[in-house]
Amino acid sequence: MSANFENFDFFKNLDLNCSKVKKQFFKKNETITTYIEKRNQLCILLEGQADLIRYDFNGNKTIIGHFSENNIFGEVLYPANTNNELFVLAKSDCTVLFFSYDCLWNKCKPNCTFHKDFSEQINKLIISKVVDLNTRIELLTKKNIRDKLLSYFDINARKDLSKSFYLSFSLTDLADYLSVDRSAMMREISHLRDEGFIEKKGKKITLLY
Amino acid sequence: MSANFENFDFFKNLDLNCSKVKKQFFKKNETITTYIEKRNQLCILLEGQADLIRYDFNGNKTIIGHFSENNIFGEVLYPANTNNELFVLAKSDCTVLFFSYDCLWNKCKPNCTFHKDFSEQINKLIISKVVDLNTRIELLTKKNIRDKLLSYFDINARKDLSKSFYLSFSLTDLADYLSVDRSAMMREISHLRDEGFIEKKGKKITLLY
DNA sequence: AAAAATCTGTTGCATACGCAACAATTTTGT
DNA sequence: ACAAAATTGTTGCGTATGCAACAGATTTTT
Repeated sequence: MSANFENFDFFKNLDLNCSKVKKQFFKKNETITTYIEKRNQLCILLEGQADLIRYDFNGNKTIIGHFSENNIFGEVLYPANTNNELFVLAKSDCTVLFFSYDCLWNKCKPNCTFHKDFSEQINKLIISKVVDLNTRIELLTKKNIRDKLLSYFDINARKDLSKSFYLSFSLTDLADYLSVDRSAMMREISHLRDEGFIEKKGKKITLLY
Repeated sequence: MSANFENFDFFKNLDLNCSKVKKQFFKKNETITTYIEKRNQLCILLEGQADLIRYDFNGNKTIIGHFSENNIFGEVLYPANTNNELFVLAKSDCTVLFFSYDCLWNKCKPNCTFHKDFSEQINKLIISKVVDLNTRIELLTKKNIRDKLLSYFDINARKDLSKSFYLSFSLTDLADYLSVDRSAMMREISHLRDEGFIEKKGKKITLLY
């Protein structure tokens, strides 16, 4: 999902000599953080998969964002004052780096050695985040389910430089991600298959055009 | 539209001693830039209003993004390899700062004086861009036109700390921005008015709940 | 290995929404 | 000040999509 401007192993190998950065582990299905009142928090997902979830007042779930290895997230990147509480849920076991937004600008100690590199790496992560968000918007602005699916398939196939790829989402989650009804999406996938646009074997999608 | 972490007048008052940064003026309806092949470009809109537009193969127009004063944009922030060409159109007379993404990391001269401040300010702009994009996604993931409108209205009213606000979009553009059919949106606005949820006098919207 | 939970796939029904078309109003350009 | 262009507002129609409900397959938990 994220653009690879660079190798981000920097964060994994970080020795946490900067007192303001903390590493924490989470089991699958644990809540990593909620977006409320911690207006200063930034996080990097070092390992695992996580989703940013919204439940509206009707109880409808939407996957607002999907995070994988080396994605950045946190309330700093999110508008305040939305009605619904958001939370980040671990879809698998996760390792997360927490730090405060201030930490980017205010050195924790006069000569915190890694601070310069740290903020430069963060900047690259944030830019790749913008690319991800724009990709998402590209999908969401398509007016019908068919175009959303075809765009999503196209993006994923291109990423693998191939006509085939493996769905990283479950179909249930994909529907949430594209913000469409699951059964309607399944119907459309069937049509696409019947009309010979795609082939689907389990999680493997192949574009036939 | 953009979060105000800070006063961004920095960019307006910039004396362009850094050779890699250029300022340029555009008349209304001129094309500021296209997103193709200039994979390194970043821009700051110093004055005016501009839209990022996509026309798909059917000729349908979508407003992918709307930029106002001190918003950052450019192809660096956008996924490559999408089928459709995108371009940024001046909605009013505009002043734009152009520079290359590399310029953020590679100092233009050994001791380019403003370079440190420059990149720090850019970082803040990019973060507020992420907030804007997340706001947009929040709208787009709503499943029906009513919820999209109410969310959009709510966000704008909150921004003015009020129950009223003035639409900065034309209704035609608002429909493109929310990625819905204009006439369907107009119908929904009528319903919202009839049912007493909102009041609309010209460009002024008042929330009645 | 059995039980529980989640995911996949399908269908009938109702309606929200996209589309086309047109008139009235407002804005822009000369 | 006039003409042209763009925006606003409304309506009829057809269909794509949301919703509910259910069965079978797959995965996870105990």
